[in-house]
Amino acid sequence: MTFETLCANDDLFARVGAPVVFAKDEEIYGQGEPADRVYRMVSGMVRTSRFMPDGRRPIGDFYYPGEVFGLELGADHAMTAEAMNDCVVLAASRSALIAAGGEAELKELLWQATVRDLENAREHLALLVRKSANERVASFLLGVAQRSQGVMIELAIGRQDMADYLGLTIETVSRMITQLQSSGVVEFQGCRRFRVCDQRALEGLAAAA
Amino acid sequence: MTFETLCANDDLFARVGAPVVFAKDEEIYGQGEPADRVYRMVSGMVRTSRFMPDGRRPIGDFYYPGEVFGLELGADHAMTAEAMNDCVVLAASRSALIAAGGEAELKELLWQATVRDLENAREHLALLVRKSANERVASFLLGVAQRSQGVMIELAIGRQDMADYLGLTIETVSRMITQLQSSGVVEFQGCRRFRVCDQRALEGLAAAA
DNA sequence: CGTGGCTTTGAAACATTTCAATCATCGTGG
DNA sequence: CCACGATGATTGAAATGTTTCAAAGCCACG
Repeated sequence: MTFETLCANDDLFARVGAPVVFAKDEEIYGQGEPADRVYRMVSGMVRTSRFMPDGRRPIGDFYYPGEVFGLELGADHAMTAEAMNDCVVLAASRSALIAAGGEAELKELLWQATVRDLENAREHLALLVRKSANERVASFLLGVAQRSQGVMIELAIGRQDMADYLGLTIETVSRMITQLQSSGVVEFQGCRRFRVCDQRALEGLAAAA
Repeated sequence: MTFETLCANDDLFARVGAPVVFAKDEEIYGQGEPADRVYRMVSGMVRTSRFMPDGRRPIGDFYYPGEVFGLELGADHAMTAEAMNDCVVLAASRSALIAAGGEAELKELLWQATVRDLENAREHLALLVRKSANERVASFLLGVAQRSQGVMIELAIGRQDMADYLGLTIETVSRMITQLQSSGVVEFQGCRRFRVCDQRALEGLAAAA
C-alpha cells in the first residue's frame, strides 16, 4: 500500500473507526464469521491463518501498522485473524464506512486491499516455489528488515509462525537462523531481536525474492 | 470466474476483440512489455511465467477457454504468456474496450481478473505450503479433472510445466504419477491422457486442497 | 527408420523432517 | 530475590523425502 493511498483513506477511517485494543493471541475475527467489519492497524501486528482439517495451519499474511485487513471477497471471513502482540486497531463496520464515505469509497478500499493481497500472495508464491530453506529464511528476514527502521530489528513473529509462513518446520527455521548467524550475515540478541551484518550477503541469499 | 460474468462480458469482447491464432510455444506477450491489450481464451491453453535471474521459471497460472488474461495491475506485463498448444484467443486493446464499453466496464473486467488471480494464488499457496510431493501431484490432477469433462482427460500441460507449478522437479512429478498409477488411483494412456479410477482416493490425497 | 524431445527409471547425494533432549527466557509464587 | 515452572528456541541423530546425475525408454515427426 502506497503512502498516498494511506493518506487518502486516513480521514474516512479516522472519522468512522473506533480504536480497539487486542491482547497478544486474542482473536480478532474467526474463519467463517460474517465479514461485516473492516480494520486498520494502528500499532502491533496481526496474522491471518486458516485451520486445515488435518491441523496444519497455513499462514495467510502478516499485517503492519497502516495496513487494512478484514475485507473479504465473499460475505464471510476466509481466515482467522489473531493479534501477535498487544495491538491497537481501528475498527469500522462496512455500513458505517458506506454512510460516511459512500459505496465508491468502500469499493476503493476493497480494491486496494485486494491488490495488496495479490501482490503479497505472488511474492509469497515466489518464495515457496523452488527456494531452499536458507533462501526462504533469508528472504523473510530481509523483508522484515526492509519494513523496519533502525539497526536493531524487533521480530514480532515467533519461530512457529515463521515456519508456517515459509513452509518449513520450526527446527529447520531455527537451524537456518543459526547458520546465517555463524556465517556472519545476521546477528541475533535473544531470539526476537536481530541486526543485519552483511546486507549484501543477505540480499544474495534472498536472491529471486 | 462465474458463468454470469462470462456472459456479461461476452458481447463486449466479441464486439471488440479480434481472434488471433497462436502456435504451440509461441509468445503472446513478454515480461516487461507494455500491457495495452487484453485477451480471452477461446480454445487451447496458455501459461504465464516469470523468468528469474537464476534461470528458475516459476509458473504463474494456466488459463482455460473463457478466461481473461493479460490485464495487469501496473502498466507493464509482470509475466510472459505463452501458448501451450495451438490456440485461439480474442485480443482487444484497452482503448478499444473503453471506447466500446466505457471505463467502468474495463474496471469491472480488471476487478474480476484480479479476484480470480487472487483466488488462484491462494489455492496455489495452500498447495505449496506443507504438502508433500504426491499430495501436490494429486491435487493438480484432481484440479485438471474437475475443469475437464468426460472420462478420458487430456493433459495439455507437460511434465516440466507441472513441475514448475508444483515446486518439484520433473523426475519427482514423474515418480509420483507412476506411484498414483500403481496404487490404482489414476490410469495414464501415454503421458498426456489419463483417467481417474478412484475419485475418493484422489480427493483424499489432495486433501487440504 | 532414425532423430530429437520429452518422460521414465535407478542409484547415490542431499536437504528437510521427525523425534527426543537440552537450553534459554520470562513471569510467578514462595 | 530466587527458585520454579512454563513456553518457546535450539541442538543432535536418525529417518524420510526430494533432488541430482546418469541412462534408458517412448513417441512423434521428418
